[in-house]
Amino acid sequence: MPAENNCPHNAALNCSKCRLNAICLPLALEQSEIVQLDEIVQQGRPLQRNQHLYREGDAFNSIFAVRSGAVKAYSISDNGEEQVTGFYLPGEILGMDGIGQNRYASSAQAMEVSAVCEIPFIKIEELSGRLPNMQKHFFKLLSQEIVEDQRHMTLLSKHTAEERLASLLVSISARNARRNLSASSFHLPMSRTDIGNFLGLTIETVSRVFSRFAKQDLIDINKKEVYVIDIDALKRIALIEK
Amino acid sequence: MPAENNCPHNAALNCSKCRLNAICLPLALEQSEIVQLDEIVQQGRPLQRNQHLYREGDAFNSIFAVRSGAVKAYSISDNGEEQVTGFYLPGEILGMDGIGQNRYASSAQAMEVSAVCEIPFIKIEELSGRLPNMQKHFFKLLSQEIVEDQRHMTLLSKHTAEERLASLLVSISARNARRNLSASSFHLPMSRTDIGNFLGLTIETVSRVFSRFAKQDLIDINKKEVYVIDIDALKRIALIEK
DNA sequence: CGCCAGATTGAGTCAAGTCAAGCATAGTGG
DNA sequence: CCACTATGCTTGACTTGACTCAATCTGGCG
Repeated sequence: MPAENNCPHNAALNCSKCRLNAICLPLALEQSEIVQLDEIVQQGRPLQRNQHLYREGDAFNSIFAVRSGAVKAYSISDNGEEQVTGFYLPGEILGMDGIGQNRYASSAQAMEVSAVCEIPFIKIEELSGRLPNMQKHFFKLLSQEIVEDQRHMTLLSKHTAEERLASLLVSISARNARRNLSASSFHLPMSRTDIGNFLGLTIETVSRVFSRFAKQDLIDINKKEVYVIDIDALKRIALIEK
Repeated sequence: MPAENNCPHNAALNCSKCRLNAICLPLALEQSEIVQLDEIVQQGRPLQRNQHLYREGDAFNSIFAVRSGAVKAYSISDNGEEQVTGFYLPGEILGMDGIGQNRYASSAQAMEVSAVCEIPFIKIEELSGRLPNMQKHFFKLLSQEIVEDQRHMTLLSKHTAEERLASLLVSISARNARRNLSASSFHLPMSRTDIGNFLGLTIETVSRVFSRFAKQDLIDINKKEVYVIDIDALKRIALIEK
């Protein structure tokens, strides 16, 4: 399991020094603006495995950035089934589904020991009113979540089990690479159940497809430890050919 | 087919007088603010059936509100298949997926003769910087689209063909009711192909399920004309029981 | 050590897909 | 005005990928 350096659980770090800021705060912001953001970001908030960050229906006050660990967002449909709507890795932001109704539309739960930064939304609004770049940034964040979700819709409605799973592996690999972690060797923070609920498959199918990929020498997998042998083949299967 | 009164193709109407503004501009805005919005909204823009409003990859400049008719948004996946990501009826807003990358992530096409209002995004940003209510409104709009998309993910990944189709019928019925049109008798603006592409089903399955619903006396359907006989049963099937 | 939760594997089933034929309606051109 | 074509919709017969049910395996922990 890759260890995080410069202790991610250290609450004293601020955004301007955070090595994840290239992911949280892309381009648009100037140094002076980041300093202002620092003042509203509340750090700390270590979460134990399975602990909830918020629950569906809770009053919405803040969005969160994952600093370390991994968090899943899910909602419970009327028939009681869990639909995982997203996995959030360090540098990624969640909770934006709460803005519309002033209540979170999903629950967020740590899949492993995690730390998050909390950003009160009222402060974001205030800051966005003053700093055009900040406003632009949050509009973009929201829009990108929409695009992500729409891509996921396509995955769910048009793709086979193999394509879905390959797509997830490629995605996690790429997101690890962006954090300067290995793109080929990593730990899956989520259970088979979570993967199934995210991809619209049963755990048995997830397990079978992983086994098939292993048999074809595309990956080595042992429980949650993955070693990607042939990323190009996975990309081809995932139909991410561009 | 229900006719639109107070001519929807009339470009001279402005937001403050538009009878759809309760849908486009819920609550938050004050009269004086709506007047400012009026100044940036460009009207007119009649679209012929099948005409595109924008295409995936086009430079993003504006979001659009449907004034009359019906528009679908879709994207073409790498394997060349069309995924319909949403249907937009009068009063509904589309194009927000373009903000993140400054290019539209999907294409938008009129399914019947339609009219749309164009709202240049740069003006929205400017106005949102000045008017906190306006900023709040657009944050909400974006967030609600996220919630919608996530609900649709659940539909695609966990529900049967009957549940999906019942859900679409209930949704269209409710959206018609919101516009003071009949909730029980309406015209489907989209083809079976579009419905299938939206719901992750083949046209044959869509057709068969409609026939089944008709046989069970839940609806009367003839091509695109629908008469809902038992909306409660459809809601039960759609699992929208709350 | 024994228990439990999570993961794997196998066998059989089924909902929705594929393939194919036929029907209905609208538009075109002679 | 009608025959012809194109497009969209419906229906039937068959196939299949993923699901269900069930058994077994694995590793961590009290």
